[in-house]
Amino acid sequence: MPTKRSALLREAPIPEMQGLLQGEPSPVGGRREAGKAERRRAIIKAARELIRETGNAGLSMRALAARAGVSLATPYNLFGSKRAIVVAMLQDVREFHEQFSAKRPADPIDRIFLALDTAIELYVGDPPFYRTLWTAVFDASEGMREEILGPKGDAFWRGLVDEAAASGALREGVNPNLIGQHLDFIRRSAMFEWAVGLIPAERLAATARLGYAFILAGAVTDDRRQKLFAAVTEAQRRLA
Amino acid sequence: MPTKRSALLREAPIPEMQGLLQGEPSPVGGRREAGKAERRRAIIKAARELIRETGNAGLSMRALAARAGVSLATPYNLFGSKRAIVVAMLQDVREFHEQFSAKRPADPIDRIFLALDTAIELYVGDPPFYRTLWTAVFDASEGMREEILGPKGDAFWRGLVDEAAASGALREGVNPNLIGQHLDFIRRSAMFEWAVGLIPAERLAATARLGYAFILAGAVTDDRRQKLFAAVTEAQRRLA
DNA sequence: TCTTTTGTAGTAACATGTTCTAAATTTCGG
DNA sequence: CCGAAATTTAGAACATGTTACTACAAAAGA
Repeated sequence: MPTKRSALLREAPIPEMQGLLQGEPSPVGGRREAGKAERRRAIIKAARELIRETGNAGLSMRALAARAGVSLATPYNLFGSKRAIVVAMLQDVREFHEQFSAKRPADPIDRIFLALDTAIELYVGDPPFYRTLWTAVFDASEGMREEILGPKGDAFWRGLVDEAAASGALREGVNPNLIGQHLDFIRRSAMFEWAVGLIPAERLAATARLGYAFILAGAVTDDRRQKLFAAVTEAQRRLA
Repeated sequence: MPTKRSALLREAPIPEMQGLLQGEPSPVGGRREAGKAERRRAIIKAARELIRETGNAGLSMRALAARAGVSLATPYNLFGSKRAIVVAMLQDVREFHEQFSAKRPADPIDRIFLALDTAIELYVGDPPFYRTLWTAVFDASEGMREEILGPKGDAFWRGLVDEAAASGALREGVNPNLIGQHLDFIRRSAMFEWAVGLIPAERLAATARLGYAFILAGAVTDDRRQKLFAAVTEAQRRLA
């Protein structure tokens, strides 16, 4: 259990983190902010390398600081905690959005499944890395979890459901937000089980798809249900 | 990150743990085993008290050992790790089974919902305690997680679904095990979000019920679907 | 009863995440 | 260019989970 002696100085919200990780130029920063950004990048890069080389076990703050060429205190100044660093890596979803945007949109329900597949493909493509990250997600302190797990972190996925709702794919009276929440539950649980080794990579996609299909079958209009039943059958076949 | 210097001596499977926590007498043990059992009980008891009094933060191994009246090394000999101790507390499901058995069984689908409600009621009845425990679940090391999260740990829940399947409530071709898995996903996710504070206690039951209803609606025979749609509507109303 | 085995007490030690301090360095405003 | 403010550095320090080790007590087996 980490020490919590004052817990006031660090723990900063790190307002620019998002922007730095997703976009290119630092918002408006002077030279000072640029330096911080560079150090942040160096730290993230070092963390990536360490995870790739030695797994999560090798990612100690002392090793990380040494590798990034900064002092041990600096990662704490810039990120607040080790967890925040890992979370920052997971939030860098550029790659996913590129992959997803490259493919053709389609029926809103199909889009949901496509996004699911794309994300899983990405994760499974680099198991040691994403496994570590996902494990860390469930290990994160309360504040962090909200960042990734809360509605905010899942905004992209909720948007997909909203599209489906807007196009009239959902049954009268079902709340898209609640559907989205439960799809998130499924996706996260599946990722979690994969991360800890309870689900092998080959079964991950089919497992998540099955859960999605179940839930959507319960939420979709009557005329679309058969298609989702077919998705259930198909996913079950792959899991047989 | 914990030290992993040899990781061979401790980490024992602790074969009798289950029995000790659930049943009364130690399996066949001589006097030696009885002593161990007593120490185990003392440790669990001390852990409970410490969590209740000070929250998870106060549960340090040194404090625990002192309170239990054993040496610091003893909890490691008996449980293997701090996490294993917390997990042992969560596995003590006697109370739940008593509560559940006390109620009348019913339609197999109703039984599933009843079990869900009963479990959640139990957890919400003692938030500081179960919150800590559930948080620890997602914090557990790989071996531990399997213990609680794997099919084995969820055997009770899977059994309920099997009953439903046996009574012909499920659509042709749906695999009860896979249904059970996804119900587990929902339940765990909901518990997790409650544990970390993303879902308030008042919404927990309705949230989990909604997910169950969605999934079961996608899995059940046509004649039973309307009832589950009603459950969806009802749960949504409570969440409005 | 005597010997062997098993398990604990007691305690030191280690690695790690985290915080703190003072000094050094860098940036910024003027 | 200068002083003030902000940050980093280096290193010590702390709490904690965990392991190692020795001495000792108690049970088991002969």
